[in-house]
Amino acid sequence: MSENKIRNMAEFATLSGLSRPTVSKYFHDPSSVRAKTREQIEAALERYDFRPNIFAMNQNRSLTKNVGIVVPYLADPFFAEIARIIERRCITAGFSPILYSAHGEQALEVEILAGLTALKPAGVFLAPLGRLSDKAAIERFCRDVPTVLFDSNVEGMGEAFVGSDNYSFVKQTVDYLCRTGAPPVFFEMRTPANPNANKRRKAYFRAMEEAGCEPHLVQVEGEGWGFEEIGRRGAHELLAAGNLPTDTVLCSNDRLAIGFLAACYERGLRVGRGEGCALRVASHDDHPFSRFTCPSLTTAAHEYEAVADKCMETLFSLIEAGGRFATREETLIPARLIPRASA
Amino acid sequence: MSENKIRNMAEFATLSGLSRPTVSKYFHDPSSVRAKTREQIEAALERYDFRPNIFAMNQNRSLTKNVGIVVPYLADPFFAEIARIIERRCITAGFSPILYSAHGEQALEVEILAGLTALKPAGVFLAPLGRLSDKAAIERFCRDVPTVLFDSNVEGMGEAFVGSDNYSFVKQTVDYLCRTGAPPVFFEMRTPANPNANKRRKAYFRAMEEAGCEPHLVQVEGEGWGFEEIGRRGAHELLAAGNLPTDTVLCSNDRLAIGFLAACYERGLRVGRGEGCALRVASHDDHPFSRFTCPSLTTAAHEYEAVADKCMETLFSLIEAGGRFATREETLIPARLIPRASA
DNA sequence: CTTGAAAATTTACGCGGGTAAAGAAAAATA
DNA sequence: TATTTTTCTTTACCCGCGTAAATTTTCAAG
Repeated sequence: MSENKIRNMAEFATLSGLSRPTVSKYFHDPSSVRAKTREQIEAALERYDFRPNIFAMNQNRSLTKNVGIVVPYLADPFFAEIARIIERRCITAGFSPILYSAHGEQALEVEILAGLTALKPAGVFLAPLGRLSDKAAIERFCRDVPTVLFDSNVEGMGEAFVGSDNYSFVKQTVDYLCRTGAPPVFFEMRTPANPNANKRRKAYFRAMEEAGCEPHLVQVEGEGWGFEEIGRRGAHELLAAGNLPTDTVLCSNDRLAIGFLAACYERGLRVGRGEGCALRVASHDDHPFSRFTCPSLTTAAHEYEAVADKCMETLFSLIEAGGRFATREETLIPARLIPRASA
Repeated sequence: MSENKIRNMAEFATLSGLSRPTVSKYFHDPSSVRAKTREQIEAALERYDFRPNIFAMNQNRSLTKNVGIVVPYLADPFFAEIARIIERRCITAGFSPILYSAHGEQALEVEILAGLTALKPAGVFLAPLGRLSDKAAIERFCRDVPTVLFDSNVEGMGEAFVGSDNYSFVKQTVDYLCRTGAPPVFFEMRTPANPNANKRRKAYFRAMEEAGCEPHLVQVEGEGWGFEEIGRRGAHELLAAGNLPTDTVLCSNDRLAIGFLAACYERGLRVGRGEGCALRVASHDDHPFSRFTCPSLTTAAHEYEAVADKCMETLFSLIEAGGRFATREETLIPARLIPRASA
């Protein structure tokens, strides 16, 4: 495998019997050199396993093979999952993904974007904090770096947006619930950290109106990203008060619903659509664990793969277009209803 | 804020009325220049918001402020959580953490380590894939880069290991279960992806022996990182067969237990220690959602904060020691039993 | 006001590779 | 085989910063 260590590209070029500029060309794009030359280099590569110095490479390049992926909170399994798939796609496409979590903090998001700018990435996938984001900082960033927003839209920022169609999510759950039983109340946080919450609330009102039903909102208190606990506490208060106007609850997202189900269990309330069930609970996101709640959670699923694919596709055309689109393209991917045992 | 853009440090130095080497010194260590000079630079920094080119900076430095964090599977909430805390600590300590997930694949782990070497990090926190790791590749990496292994130990590799004491985990759950009811069978995967699984099995045998009980192992089939589903299927098979020698099940980890609980619910089996309960289920890890299972899961918790603190502390002394320790230090942090409703 | 240490400046070179220009060599075409 | 086209080589300079050496300035102590 490796014999003695190579210091730099010049040395490696000599060892492979070629000149440095040719080798440099090869690393920039292997297909840009003659097949025979390529073989020569690759043979030498086997023997000496040389890698050009990344720092030196990127210094004189206006853009690199880096791709930034920024999410608001990576310990949220939804973001972990979507980030995982996008990251995998980037690797397959020959990019070097760099994953960042803002940890729910504005200051960190700003700092990440500043640092990312310095890395001269070919492109960035940004799922912003949303309500908590420093809009001016994001705007500045998007001016400097080709950015595809995902998950949460911020009006007019970035070259494109790829996300889920919140109306489709809520419409499907509302219609399903209305069709199979009582119309749902909507259960959410009063000050949601999750940036899609507001759109879902509006979609709920619209969908209920379209179904000819009276909307009913339950907003629970709580700050931060501990949604399950917030949902659990809120559910306990709600159920203790006993003034729920219906037996059907639609949670804004699965993590709240997981907490809600926990509270129901703790109170001995059976959830589901069969007889002997006190409540029906449904939600949105198809959180990786929603399949394993008790009962399993009826939810509207993100098309994780489709979102990731569209993200990549958008980035490719963005890079080809030189980092700018003439018009900002917004892609909303509809939900897929997954009826399970909880409603 | 920013007036016209600065191209490089020389330009910025001129604008702040100083020489480039002095400014360079400042960026290397602000306290290395006179207070008056520092103020001068910082004033200019406010007006022009200049950042030295990272690539050029790192090119001539033998080690950077980068810290790598490598986990086997980031979409596993346990790793998401521990990575989150370590990352936060790194930022506070003034490092630039870079987070990697091997996505459960050997080839990716190898590639990540190779890429990380090129980044000349000050140190790396590595939670290896374990059974699936390319031991030779890891050994090579550890020779080049100051590495602290965490979560999963690989004998003799890295300068130190910080992790949880699997014996303490299993000992506490086994003793608790034996004390409060029937001794447990141990429920695990036959070919676990999770690297601590083998140690937990051994710890189970030892703890059972110490408790004077007959051990009983249930190994379920399944590959990959979808532990919940593997646990659910395995539980269904086990419960359908009806040959469980006791009413108490100790799962190797919480994700298996989540699947187990889902299967119990689906079969109408009540889990818990009260009357009317068919089974008791306990587990290990204190997975972020174990609080919200139905019933809430009795588990042995990682001291997440303590592990992260010890990791950071170890890295600091490792850096001070110049990247090498005379003797490889192993820190095993005991578990904290969290009795909840499931057992 | 002198003295000497501490800090800043000037000068100069190195890092490892990008890249442009001009000429030589190789391959493809006629 | 002669000619054109493609590919490589040589040469040379650039990027932005680290850093060492020698010199000058600054500042505090005597």
